[in-house]
Amino acid sequence: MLRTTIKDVCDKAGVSVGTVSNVVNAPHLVADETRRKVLRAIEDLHYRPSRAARSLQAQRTHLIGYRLPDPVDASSALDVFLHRLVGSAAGHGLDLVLFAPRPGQSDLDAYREVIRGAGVDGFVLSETNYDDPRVGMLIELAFPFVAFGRANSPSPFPWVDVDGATGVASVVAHLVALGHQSIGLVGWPEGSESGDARAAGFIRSMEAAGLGLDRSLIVRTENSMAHGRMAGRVLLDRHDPPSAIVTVQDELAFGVMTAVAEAGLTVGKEVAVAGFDDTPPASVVWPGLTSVRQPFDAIGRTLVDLLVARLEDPARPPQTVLLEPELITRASTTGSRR
Amino acid sequence: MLRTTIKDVCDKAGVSVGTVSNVVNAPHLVADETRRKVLRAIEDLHYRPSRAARSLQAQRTHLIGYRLPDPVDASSALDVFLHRLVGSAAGHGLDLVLFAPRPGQSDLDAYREVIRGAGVDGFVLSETNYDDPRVGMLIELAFPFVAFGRANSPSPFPWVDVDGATGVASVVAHLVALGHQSIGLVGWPEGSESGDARAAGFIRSMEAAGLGLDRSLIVRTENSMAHGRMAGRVLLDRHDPPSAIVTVQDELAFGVMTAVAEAGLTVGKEVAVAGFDDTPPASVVWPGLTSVRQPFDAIGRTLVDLLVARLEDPARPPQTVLLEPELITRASTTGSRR
DNA sequence: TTGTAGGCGTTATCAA
DNA sequence: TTGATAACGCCTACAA
Repeated sequence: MLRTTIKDVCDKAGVSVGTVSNVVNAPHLVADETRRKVLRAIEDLHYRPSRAARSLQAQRTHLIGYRLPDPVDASSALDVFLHRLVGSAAGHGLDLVLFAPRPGQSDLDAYREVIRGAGVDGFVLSETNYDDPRVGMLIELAFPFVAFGRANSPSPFPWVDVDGATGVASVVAHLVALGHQSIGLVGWPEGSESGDARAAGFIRSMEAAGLGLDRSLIVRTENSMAHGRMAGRVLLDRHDPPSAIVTVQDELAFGVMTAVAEAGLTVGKEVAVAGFDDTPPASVVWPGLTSVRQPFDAIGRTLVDLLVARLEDPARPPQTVLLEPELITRASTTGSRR
Repeated sequence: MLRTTIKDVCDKAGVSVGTVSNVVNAPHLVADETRRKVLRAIEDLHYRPSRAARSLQAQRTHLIGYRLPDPVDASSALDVFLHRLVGSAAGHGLDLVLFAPRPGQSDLDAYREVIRGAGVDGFVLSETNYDDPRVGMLIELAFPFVAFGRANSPSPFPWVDVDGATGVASVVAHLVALGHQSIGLVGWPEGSESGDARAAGFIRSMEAAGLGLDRSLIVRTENSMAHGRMAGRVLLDRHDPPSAIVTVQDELAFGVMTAVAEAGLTVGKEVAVAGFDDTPPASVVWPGLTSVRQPFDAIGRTLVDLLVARLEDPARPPQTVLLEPELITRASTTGSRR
């Protein structure tokens, strides 16, 4: 693996380093004749500038850091997100560096380590939350980043988020249109940005539909299939069980579906169930799960755009973008009712 | 974001650059007293060597490249793989760089571009196949890599793989132990390394169990739920349908499960179904899908170990490691039979 | 045990 | 329009 350097190209083309560099980075400064000659040498030698040298000189690595969420937390939706992010970054000549805290290392320290090593030009954060410590730290260090998700920071920062409230509201509207009057919600414990937003969407849309709000139809629990199943059981065991159950995440919905089956009822017929995130299993289970899909394509593209803008002009006030999710209806709600 | 350089540390500690460098890279060469002084300055200044400068001088980036498979191809199993890979790499002070071909760019060119830019020290390949062009190219360029998956290359190269044949054989053994005598297989078209291995495991174990081999019980089709469903229908429509259907991938199994339900039969009771990869939906569907889980923890660790060994001594003959998968039994096979 | 100088491959700044 | 030269931050001889 011998490296062809810019020198090799000069030798071959019979010009100076500066000229070769110009051919690569500012072709218009070079005479046609010379340019052709150099381009040829570059081609013949398979020359490509060294990223390390470029980074050193430009003080820019063209790398953006992304802390890969732990598998436990990772709803598989984030994997789609990752694909889109890589694609968008590539469009700007940026690559994504994945990192994770070493065993025993704190999350924040992992970020710090990457920063100090000047390994990346900026970060993409995901799964931000209230009082997210990363946001505070990065703002303080004036280190470039964009977040997928909002947070309550005193200083503004650039983020892209999906309107979870509207997403859940669209589920409720869909159910109301189908004739449902009594709708339950399985949400997360209060205190998470996205969970609260989704729950708020539920409350808002129930009131908007004139169905009033029965707080006892709202169950809050951890995000797992097992918890969803228990929550579903709680709702179904009522003397007046709801005819539809909305959840703030697919995982919970799968649990609810199990509870429905265990109660001897049929999902999509006697009880409608809906999730959020449109994870891969949603289309595989039977009946298919109605869910809310986040526009990961636009999310990835926007995140990278905002980061690039930030990198180019750190002084510019941070932009924020709120995107709308899409309702994917499947048999878990559209199966005919009793 | 001002960068603290090695110079800043010298100034603060009152020593020379060489000494600071030694404190970082060869502490034993430095007197205790001096070392403490320097370490302190490093701490105070939050100094961390610049990756770019280090890379330039060492001709090593401490980055390893991984081409993120396109979402279409990506069985969600690969996402678990990615997590393990990042973790293992971090243990060796390496980070993972994700890349993908730009629109219109060929897969191979994407690799070439990363190579020429000296962006990474080596690659981890996944989803290798017969005559994998990447393997040939990297061997020819003498560029370090390890593969997750085998390939038929004239020259040896380092790989880690999971014994798919044994995995499927363990499924068959499990079914035979449950009393099944007539077992069908839904496989992929011939010509993929992993698909052929899995099918071979089926054939081998059927013969080993003394059940002979009815080739008409083997259906080969593309990897999708829809194709699995059609294949399942073919098998179930026979005048002597099998009592169990083994598939080479979960996706196919989900399709088969649908076909079973559509035939008015119950998965796990009248017909046993099994998959491969233990993807997330496998534990969510009802009944749960018996599947074969790959040991991603060991896979990730071994891949990085092999790559690091290769980086340190490119001359050493390439190692290969074959790991055993684990059978995860769920209700799709263990539900009581008729 | 510590300091000094040269070079890693680029790009930017001048002069020519 | 082109060529020479000085950074960029680090490591590794080698000299002191």
